[in-house]
This record gives sequence, structure tokens and C-alpha cells, in this order.
Amino acid sequence: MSLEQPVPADHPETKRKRGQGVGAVYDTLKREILNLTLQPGSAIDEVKLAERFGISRTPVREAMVKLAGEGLVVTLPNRFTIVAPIDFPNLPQFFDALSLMYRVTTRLAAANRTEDQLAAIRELQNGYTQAVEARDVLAMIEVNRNFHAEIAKAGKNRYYAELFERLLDEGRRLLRLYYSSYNDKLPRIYLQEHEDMLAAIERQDIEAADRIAQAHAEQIVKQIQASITRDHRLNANISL
Amino acid sequence: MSLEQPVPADHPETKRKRGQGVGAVYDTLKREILNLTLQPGSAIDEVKLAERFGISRTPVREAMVKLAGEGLVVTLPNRFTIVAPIDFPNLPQFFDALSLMYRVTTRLAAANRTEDQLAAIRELQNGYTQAVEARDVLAMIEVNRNFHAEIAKAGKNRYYAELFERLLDEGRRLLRLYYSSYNDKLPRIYLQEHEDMLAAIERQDIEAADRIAQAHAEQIVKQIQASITRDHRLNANISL
DNA sequence: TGTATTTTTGTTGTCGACATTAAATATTCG
DNA sequence: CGAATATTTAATGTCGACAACAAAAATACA
Repeated sequence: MSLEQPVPADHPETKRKRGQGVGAVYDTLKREILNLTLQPGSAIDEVKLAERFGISRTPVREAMVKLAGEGLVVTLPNRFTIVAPIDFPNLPQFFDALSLMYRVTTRLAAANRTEDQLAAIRELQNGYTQAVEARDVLAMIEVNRNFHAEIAKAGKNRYYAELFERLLDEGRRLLRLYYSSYNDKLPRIYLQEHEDMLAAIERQDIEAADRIAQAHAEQIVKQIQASITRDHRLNANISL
Repeated sequence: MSLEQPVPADHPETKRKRGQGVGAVYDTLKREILNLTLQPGSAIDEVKLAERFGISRTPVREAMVKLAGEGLVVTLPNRFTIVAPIDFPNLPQFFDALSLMYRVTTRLAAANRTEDQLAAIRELQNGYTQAVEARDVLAMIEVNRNFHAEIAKAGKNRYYAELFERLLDEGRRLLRLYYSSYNDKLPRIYLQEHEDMLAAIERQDIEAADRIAQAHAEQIVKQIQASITRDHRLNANISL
């Protein structure tokens, strides 16, 4: 089940400056993992990657170590490195942590946001609106992530922001998995919830921000869970 | 201000098996950073490390990348890697996140602990008692960290557990900084609080666990803040 | 024919060497 | 003598090569 076209070649002839190879591999791999361009569980070939980027294996390996540190890939010693599988049995814990981070970061944003940060968040909300109108699911998922990441940044707690970004990234894979086709209803609900969230942050209403964030989290969790249940039923039918 | 004797040589002649070099460097560096054996902000020499462990620079660098991913070191491109400085202006956010993780992990532990995990936690509490009796500050700090990390593990949420461990580690440096000499009063307070916490987890009293964890967090935060204030006053006097 | 052992194959983990970079030092010129 | 420039120095980031390792394939043996 390939969700995307074959990966365009990254012009290995493009001369990269010294010290940028690791970052290039890291960024590209991360994007491809979160977009499900690289299938969870699939093996990653160091040599091919090195050839693709026109560099040696050393910087490729360093990029792998970074990705492994964030749990995006898993290294099997002396064998290979695989794209981190999606850990379905772990989803309840994931949702729990995600919900808490939604709440905490939105609360803090309401308390600590500056005008500039408010504007940055609003800018992303505009981008989300455009993505909905363009029916561009990919863009919606990405902008949604950045919207909440920006709120976390405005909350000014890097520990929460970091964990939240990790959770949002992991969530991107789940959303990508279940919302590959456009569905009209959901995005509009989220749109309104984002609007309310933004308003609460603007008027620095911490308790309202908390309530809205909690509701928003529940909404999303419910949707993903429903999608998974639906998916399981489909699979069950196939095996009949 | 050296807090420890010169580092004992790690027997470079000790033949390590292939694939263990990175781990050895990582573990050793991590311990030395958290013990303040390596001073925050001090430079780390890749070549010397390679010589010390009797390996080449490649695995040393991979260990650095891992440490950098956890925020324990900071890499200055094309220059050197330094031990992560202690970010004092960031302490309020640190305390906020630490307190929340104390609460969340203790709550979850009360809800989800198995008998085995309960036993493991109690075992660590015994170790803490011994460290207090032996007036061994170093051991107290380390066992304290492991005690709470074990509680987090019993809570069965790896996202919380991971963040919490990172915070506890960072906390170790602060404690090490301010409690290098033994003070009789504090450890006994913590001892009692740990006892209460363990009891709440045992009888699966979630609300009590939460309350105790919150109080425990406040206690610790207050102590560290007081130490820092005291320290600042000392410094202020010096500059008079 | 099925199982145990050896050989082959592909990939990893590590090494020593080298070019690139930025600071430190020496040199030039006003 | 002092500031700007050139040179040296020291450490990094990267490379190509090689040996160790684990799976797969081939072979031997019961």
C-alpha cells in the first residue's frame, strides 16, 4: 500500500557544504517517515542513502543515531535499522500524554503569549483554513501540527514543547494513515475549535484555554480511535 | 571548583567487543556529566576520549550525537562539544515540568502498579534508607532518582517516564551542586515522604498519591530554590 | 529426506587518513 | 605603535577501506 509516488531523486550532484550532510539526511528521513513515504518497520539501507545524498556512510550513520534518539527509527545491532513501527498497543498511553500536553501547553500559552507569538499562531490558523478550502489533507495535517507546536512555543516551557512536538509528530503518522482521503466534516470542526482556542489565548483566559484544549484533544482521540476500529473491522472482513 | 578526584583511567587495554564502544563512552560521559565530574560548559576533547577508551573517533562521535540528543552536551559546529551548561533562567519551567511529572507518574503508578513493581520500588526505598544512614550524599541522589524512575516505570506510560527521567537527571546536577556536604535534616523528610508515597501506591489510592507527589515536588523545589538564593547571596558578598 | 555443519554473502561497526574550518598567532603596512 | 591582513595551528567533518558479524545458501551427514 504505497501512499505516495516514488521518491524524487535528491540530485546527488548538488554539492552540499561540509557539515550539512547529516542535517540533510536527518530532515529528509524524518519527513519521509512522518509522511509514511517510508513504511513503518521497513529497513533503511545506509549505503543506498549515502549514494542518494552523494556522501559517505559516516554522516548517514550520525543522522540515524539522531533519529533513533527520537524514536523515529530502531537500530537492530549488527543487522539493520528499521523505520519505527507504529506501536498500536501503546496508543492509550499516547493519547493520555497527548491530551495532557494539549492542555498544559495551551494553558501556558494563554498565560505567557506575546503579541508577536499570537500573530504567528493566527498566521498558521489562516494557513489551516486555506488547506481546508483547498481540500489538501497533507497540508492540513502538517499545518495542524505546526499550529499546536507554535502554541507550545508561546507557552515558553521547552520540556513540554519538546515532548508535545514528539507526540504531534507521532500523531502525524496516525492521521496520515487514516485520513489519506478527504472527508469534509472533520476539518471544519477542528477549524472552529482552533478558532476558539486562539480566542482564549488572545484574551489570556487560562481556564477556557484548558477546557477547549481538553475538548479538542478528546475530539481528535475519538476520531482516531473510531478510524482504527473501522480499520480493524475492514481487516476482519478481509480474513473471512 | 573540582568536586571530585581526577578520573580513574578506564583501562584502555581492556578489550571491548565490537559494538560496545559507543555505549561505554555514552554511559561513562553521562555519569560524569550528571555527577558534575565534568564541569558544565567545559569542552570535551574527542581525541582524548578516543585514546582513553582505546577506540577511534567514530564511535566517540556517535556517543556525542546521542548525548546531544538528550541535551547533555551542546555541539558547536566546527569547534567543539561542551558539557551542557546549567540553564538557571530556565529553572522555573524546569520546576513546573518536574512537578507535573512527579504527580502524573505517581498517580499512574498507583493505578497500574503490579506486585513485582511495588517490590522493586520498595527495594529502592530500602537502598535510600541505607544511603541516609551511611550519610552518603552521592548515593542518596542516585537512589532517589532511581526510586522515582521506577515509580514512573510502574505507571506504564513511556512518554511520561522518558521526560521524567530526563528531568530527574537534570535535577541530579542541581542537587549535586548544592548538597555536596551532608545535611541531616532534609533526607529524613524525604524519607518519610517516600514512605507515604509508597503506601499510597500500594493501596492504589490515586488521589492520595497525587497529593503526596505534589507536596514532595514542592518540598524539593523549595529546597533547591533556597539553596540557589543562599548561593547567590554568597556570591554577592564576594563581589562587595 | 531431514537435520546439522560449513561456506558464502551482504552489511555493519570501526579505523586511520585527509581536507575544511575557525581560532590563535605572526606579519605587514599605515 | 596599532590595526588590518596573512599564516600557522589545532580540531573537526568526512571519506574509503577493512574486519567482525549474522543471516542465507550450500554442503555434509544421519
